[in-house]
Amino acid sequence: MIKITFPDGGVREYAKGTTPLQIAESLSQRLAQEVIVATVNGETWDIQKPIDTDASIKLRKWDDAEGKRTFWHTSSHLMAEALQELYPGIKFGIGPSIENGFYYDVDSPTPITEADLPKIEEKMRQLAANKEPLVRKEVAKAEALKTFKDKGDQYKCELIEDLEDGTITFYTNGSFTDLCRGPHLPNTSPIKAIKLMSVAGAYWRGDEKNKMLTRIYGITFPKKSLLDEYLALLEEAKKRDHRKLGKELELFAFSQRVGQGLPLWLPKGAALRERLENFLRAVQKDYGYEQVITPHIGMKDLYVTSGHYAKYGKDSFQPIHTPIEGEEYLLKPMNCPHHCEIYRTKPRSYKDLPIRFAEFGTVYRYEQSGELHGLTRVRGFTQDDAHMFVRPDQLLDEFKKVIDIVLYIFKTLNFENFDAQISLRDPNNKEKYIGSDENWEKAENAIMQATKDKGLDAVVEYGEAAFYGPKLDFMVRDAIGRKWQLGTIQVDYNLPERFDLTYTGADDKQHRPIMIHRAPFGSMERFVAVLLEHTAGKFPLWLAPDQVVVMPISEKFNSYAEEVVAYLKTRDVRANIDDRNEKIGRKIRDNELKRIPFLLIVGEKEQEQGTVSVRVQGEGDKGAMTKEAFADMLTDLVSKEIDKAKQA
RNA sequence: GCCGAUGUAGCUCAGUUGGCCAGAGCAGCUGAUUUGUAAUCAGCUGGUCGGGGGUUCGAAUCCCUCCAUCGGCUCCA
Repeated sequence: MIKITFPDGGVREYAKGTTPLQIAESLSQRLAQEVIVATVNGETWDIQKPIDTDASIKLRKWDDAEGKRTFWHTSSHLMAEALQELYPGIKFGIGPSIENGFYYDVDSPTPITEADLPKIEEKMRQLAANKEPLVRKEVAKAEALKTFKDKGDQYKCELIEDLEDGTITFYTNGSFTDLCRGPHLPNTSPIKAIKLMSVAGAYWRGDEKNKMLTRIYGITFPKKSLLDEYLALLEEAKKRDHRKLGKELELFAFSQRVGQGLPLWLPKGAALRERLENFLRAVQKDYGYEQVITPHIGMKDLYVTSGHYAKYGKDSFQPIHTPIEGEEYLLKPMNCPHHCEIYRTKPRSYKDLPIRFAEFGTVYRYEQSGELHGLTRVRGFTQDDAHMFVRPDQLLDEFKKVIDIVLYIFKTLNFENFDAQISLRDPNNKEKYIGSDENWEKAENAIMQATKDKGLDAVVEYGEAAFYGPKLDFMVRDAIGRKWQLGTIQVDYNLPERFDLTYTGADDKQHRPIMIHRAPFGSMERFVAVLLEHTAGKFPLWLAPDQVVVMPISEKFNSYAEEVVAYLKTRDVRANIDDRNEKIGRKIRDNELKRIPFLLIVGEKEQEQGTVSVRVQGEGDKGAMTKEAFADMLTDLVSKEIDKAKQA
């Protein structure tokens, strides 16, 4: 007998080899139907896998992340079975569950396109309804290899060859047998609602030198209503797409004639961006930063010195040539080398450090055409960049100060749900990076320590570092859940060496400073994009390009409306008049759609009483007040959003 | 860059299997209306149907090619 401990502390005895499913059955029939996967002694456990020792157990249902993963993983096997029946000779890569759903990579003898998805879905429905059991089987590695060799499935063979010797598990549903660790549903019947989302190309094992397989994305649910809810949510998210809102609100545009990935900031977008820049400038001033300005191009040699040319030169905008033979300039792909040269303009003392150079620096990077994406991934963009040159004893403290700035900015803009990520180098691939092991270790330790001291809950990702140093990144999601890096803080021992930067110490000897690169927004483009999606275009009052529109009921009240606008402008309110020859209902509608925060209606009543009737965007009529009271209220609201001193 | 899809007026979209001078709504312009809390009415303007090439008596529609956009992959200093 074995002792099974439940989350509530209860203990029951079962025969050795009892499965979690049998345990669930012993507790209640209903639970047995709902349970999807178990956690046994902290390990994810197939509910059909026998338990041989005393254990603590947690039975998991659909509504839990572990349960969903299992549900979707089984769904990918179900899809594979359907594909195998519809496309004889198809070969399979990998088919995992993902954050929302699952995919399977396949190599099909006949091409699969989106038009084929309904047919595959239908097949999946049939197979799911058959209540096919997922049969788990343990086999020896050699046998496993033989099974897939016989089938001619080279991808699976490759996967098995990479596994350690020992037993391997197979799962079979219907005619489909897969190499798989599990866990799985006991059978396919809970998969009730099925939607295949898209087909895409994906390189085998994520390597662009390999063959491109066809990846089919799908999602499934135990109930149709859950699928409908999910699809409705996606539809809603699409309405918040920054590319759509940017066009509607006239913030930015692209032109084929200017070139792909080169955004044009329209007047309203430029005003918004300028406000963000002023805010950051003011914050940075408090932290002792000095603004600098550097050119958009630099001699090729500058980037050869920095090491960027060797790493990215071939894949970037090609050199700019001059009438002088052999003279080459590059479009600036980053600001750091320029800032290093500013550091070098005079001898520096240990007393001068930290030195902090900040610049809204526009840079150009030749991103692959398939990677461009609205404002989040562009070829010309402006970094809210700064570089600190610090002594070793100042590194930790300065790094923490930068974390403070980033957190302050995120808080002011209500970006509460970001993920902090420590990006270190890939320990198995050190040749991808420049610099000594010793310096990398120092840099990585400084980041870990600062993050810990600040109580930031950060995940560590290996292989995500920049080639010259590790980073602390702040990731925020867009409307449909894609993660984007916004803020970044990087520690760099390399550029100071490459540019031979020094300072004179108290010992009268030359020492090497350490560099911190940082950009709280990341880039103005990406930040505005994510801000747009987070706010659905309803910007905080202090940022809104237009804060107030005054709408006269008819032409007779235009002069009074103008008077109100003029007064509001004296109070630094961004107000305009809507004196079109339209009915008030029409003006309300149009200005609501433009996401103007406050709509003021003025007619006979208001003119006589010297008031304005206030409508709040999305909330409707708020009654009348004097223009002075309104301006007071608005000013008060803005100052609650942001420190007045930071508005500039 | 790779796989797949898409590309018709400033915007959102119709245009079935190739066949009269390519359509609608919104926006814009002109006029009427002078309006009280999410679309007043009428008229007008506006398109080398993404570019180029081809097939055909005839192409927005079929083929080739280039460009751009979208979803992924790879990449992201």
